[in-house]
Amino acid sequence: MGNKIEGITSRDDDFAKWYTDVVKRADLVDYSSVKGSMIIRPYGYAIWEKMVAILDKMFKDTGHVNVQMPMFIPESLLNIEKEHVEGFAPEVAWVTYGGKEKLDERMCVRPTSETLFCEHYKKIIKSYRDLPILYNQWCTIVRWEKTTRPFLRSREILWQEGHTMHATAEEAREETLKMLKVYEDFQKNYLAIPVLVGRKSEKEKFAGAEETYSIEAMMYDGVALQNGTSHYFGQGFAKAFGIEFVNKDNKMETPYQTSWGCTTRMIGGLIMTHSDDNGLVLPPNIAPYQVVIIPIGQEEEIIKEVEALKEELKDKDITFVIDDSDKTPGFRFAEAEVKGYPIRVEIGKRDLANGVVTLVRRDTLEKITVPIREVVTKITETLPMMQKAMYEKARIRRDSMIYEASNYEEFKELSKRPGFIKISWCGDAACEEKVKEETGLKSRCTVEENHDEKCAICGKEATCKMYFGRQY
RNA sequence: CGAGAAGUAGCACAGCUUGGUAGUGCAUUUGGUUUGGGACCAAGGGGUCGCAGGUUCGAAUCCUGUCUUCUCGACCA
Repeated sequence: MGNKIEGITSRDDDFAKWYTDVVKRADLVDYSSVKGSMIIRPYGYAIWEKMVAILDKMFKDTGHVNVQMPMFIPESLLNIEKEHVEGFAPEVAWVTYGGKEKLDERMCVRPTSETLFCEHYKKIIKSYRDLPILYNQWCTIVRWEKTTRPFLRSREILWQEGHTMHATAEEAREETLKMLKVYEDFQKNYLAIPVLVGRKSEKEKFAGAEETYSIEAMMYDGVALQNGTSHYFGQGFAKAFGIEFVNKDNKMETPYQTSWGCTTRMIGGLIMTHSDDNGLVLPPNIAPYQVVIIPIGQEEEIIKEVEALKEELKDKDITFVIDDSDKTPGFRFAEAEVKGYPIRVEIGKRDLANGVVTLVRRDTLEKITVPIREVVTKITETLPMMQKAMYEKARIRRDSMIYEASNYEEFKELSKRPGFIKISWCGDAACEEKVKEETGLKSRCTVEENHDEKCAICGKEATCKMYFGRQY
């Protein structure tokens, strides 16, 4: 059985090619003349805008405010925190000329903005009354990646970065986990992506962080995608930048810091979790348009029903597009599937003669006929069902690809399969190096502490349960 | 950044070996006929052959460099 859509390679034949085919056929991106700098086209950007709108509200509901920081970081500023600069130096882009003048000090295009925020915080934090500071910014960053892929790894990245300062370690830790939970809820309730939520290993944590937490999704092919991170910095950056405040007892103290971010990579995750050989499949809660209306024929009765349906959908705040181009119905059905509109309504005279229209769910491609007056009710019922079903389908698939290993032989055997392997682990970087070297797998995150067992890799005392997997 | 492959009209490709008027299909434009799973007829438009050098009377074709894309590694959200 061949696939129905021209220009999309089958997902099971060549997953990587399938991905880029879907991204291009659904008009999400175009390439530019600069490697890794994507043009995000209107339909792709509409998905991002919806993500931004939802997350921005979640951030504001948790007390954060938006700011906009500069794009350039002078080299001396980037160099202030040692681990941080060592972590990022290999992948920053430098500006060395302004017009024809060579700059006295070169500046990097921000790869992340911890240093910029710290410089500013040093100026504005004086007293415990100034804390907490709960800032976020939406911006683009640049990281000079060597291998690039649309959404998954680009050099110019659209993202959000939260940077907060707190009077106590407890409060900062609480913030770190609170925002991690925000990401988890967003992924589950809007993107319908099941995620593992936990702490990264010492080796994998952010340059300059005391602790890094992440949400880890598993793509259709069993490969991990880190879809958001939240860091607890302790006082590391604050001390390096000399940020201090006067506490209630009139003593100088150093504040505690967090940062957290997520990017347009989530769009890649969305695609690689749900989409199929016919194109994009979008969960109703993130789809820019939840319904596509396809009139078949141009008879007056058809146009009348389309108009009536438009009004009803507007009343219910259901977003929609109409494809009334003069392409054949088959062409428009296929195009609607490529775009992943959650529900398709087909209105033609054959159905109207019986007082019904045809509804098609994108995730299952199930076709049903519904009495014309009940169509909006049916859509209102179906959208949340579909959202839930897509999450469940993704969760079941992911869970079926998580294995447990109790010793290294089992681990190596399981590492040949796509998916994650869960083990008891000592947390030692040497174990992680060895696993990486011999199997290509890296640690994902720890979801629970565990001191009762032995490390499945080296046999020493375990400290936690850790997931391992390949990653994008 | 290492190994491999590729860049010719919006897309998919042929032409290159053996240098000599830039092609095919789809898409697109106009008019008409059509409309329940990728329609049909007719007439049009669109390319400095990725870019820059070189060889040559003459380069899509040969040579060098470079940029971009894809695959596999290393690096990373």
